[in-house]
Amino acid sequence: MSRRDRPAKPALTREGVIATATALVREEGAGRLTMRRLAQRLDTGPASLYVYVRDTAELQAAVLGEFLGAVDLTPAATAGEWTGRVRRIVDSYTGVLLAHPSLARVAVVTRPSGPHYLALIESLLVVLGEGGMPDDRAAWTVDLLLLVATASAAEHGTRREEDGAEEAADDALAESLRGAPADRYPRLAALAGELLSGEGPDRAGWFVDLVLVGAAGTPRP
Amino acid sequence: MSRRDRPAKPALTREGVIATATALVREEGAGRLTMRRLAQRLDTGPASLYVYVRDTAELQAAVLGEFLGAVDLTPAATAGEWTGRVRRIVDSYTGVLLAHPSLARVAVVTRPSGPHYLALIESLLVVLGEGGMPDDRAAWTVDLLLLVATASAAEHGTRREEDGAEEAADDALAESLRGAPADRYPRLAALAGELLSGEGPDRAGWFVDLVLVGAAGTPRP
DNA sequence: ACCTGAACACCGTTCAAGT
DNA sequence: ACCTGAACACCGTTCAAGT
Repeated sequence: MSRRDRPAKPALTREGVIATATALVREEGAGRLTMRRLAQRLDTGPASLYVYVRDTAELQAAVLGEFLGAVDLTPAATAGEWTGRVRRIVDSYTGVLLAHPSLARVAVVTRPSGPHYLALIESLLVVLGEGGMPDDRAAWTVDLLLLVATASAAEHGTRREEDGAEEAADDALAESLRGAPADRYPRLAALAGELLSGEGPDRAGWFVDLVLVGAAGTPRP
Repeated sequence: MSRRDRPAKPALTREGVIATATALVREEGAGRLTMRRLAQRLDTGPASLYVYVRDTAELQAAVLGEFLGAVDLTPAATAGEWTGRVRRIVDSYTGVLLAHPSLARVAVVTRPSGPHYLALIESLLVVLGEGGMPDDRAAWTVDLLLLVATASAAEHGTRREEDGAEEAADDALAESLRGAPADRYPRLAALAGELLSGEGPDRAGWFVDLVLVGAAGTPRP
């Protein structure tokens, strides 16, 4: 099919670039989001993208922010007892990341941009405030909740995806924990099973509960 | 200086490769650790390195493990009340990462390999056990402590290093938080200052205290 | 058997030169 | 003024061919 047979190449806009980037990530994974591949989808050269985004990091942040639109912040999802509401919001966030494991790996390193990220923070601040948490503590607690959720999604997502290289890294860890000499590392040898145990969601859920209990009991310095 | 003037090229070994990689990271930062650059330092082609390491991820894990040798696990550092001992071990770990900020960014994504990492886990398990924490909880708590310490070191390290691109990303976050419209995001607008506040060590220290308080009060599922 | 030159298949980003 | 072809300066990894 030649250039002439297709509809006229649409003018580029920042929104269009980011929408196409989001589609690319959805279809092929975040690992395939590169300036060159994105440019190809948009039928231009990579240089043209720099008119709309500063660099790859900014592009990733925007795509991440786009995905956060799927986090459920509706009142129905956030009804009930406050700890449960925090839990459901964080679970929804985790779910979005786990649905696209490569995305979680981006999120550990890149802060999302855009309104959905702000809305997520806002919702958590509101619920924590309604739970009676002092403002200064609530702010840092939101930070910690998202940090923990992101990191454990990245870890669990990696384990599920198993794309060869990461499977190897995983096996290496398990092997070095399980193979640790009991004379030099007695506690580790005894607890290797526990260290490696837990489905991602169980562990992540426990982490979130722990953060809420800890935050309630730890005044800010 | 020609090839003949230098001492004979030493035979490669895995240890030598990793030692040179560690020196490279110490001198130029983890961002400069590439197969090609490492090969250049070792006076070979990149292909030769694949005899000693599986791939870049394994190399990074090994270098990370090497750096963990600087974490202070001596009895003197781990004396006193148990929460303080945990705190000092984690602080020492954080200190190592903050001394080489680019390293912290590697650590969020890569598990260290080697004996120093095992020794770190062992020490934490021992202290938590002596503090009376049940085994199953202690295992997951160690995980969470290292996860939190690593992630906050990466964030704070990035802020300090300010290498242009990351400064931009930082500014973008601060700007979007501070510029959030107060009508749509009232809590966020009120707490933007708090969200961005805190020197890395203050925040990381609070996180660690919180995890210990939370772990003490949250039974495993 | 061990090692590696050269190639393959990619990257991000810049900037001079075009329209 | 806006856009982009082509170039610059890199990557990781593989494998056929050498010693």
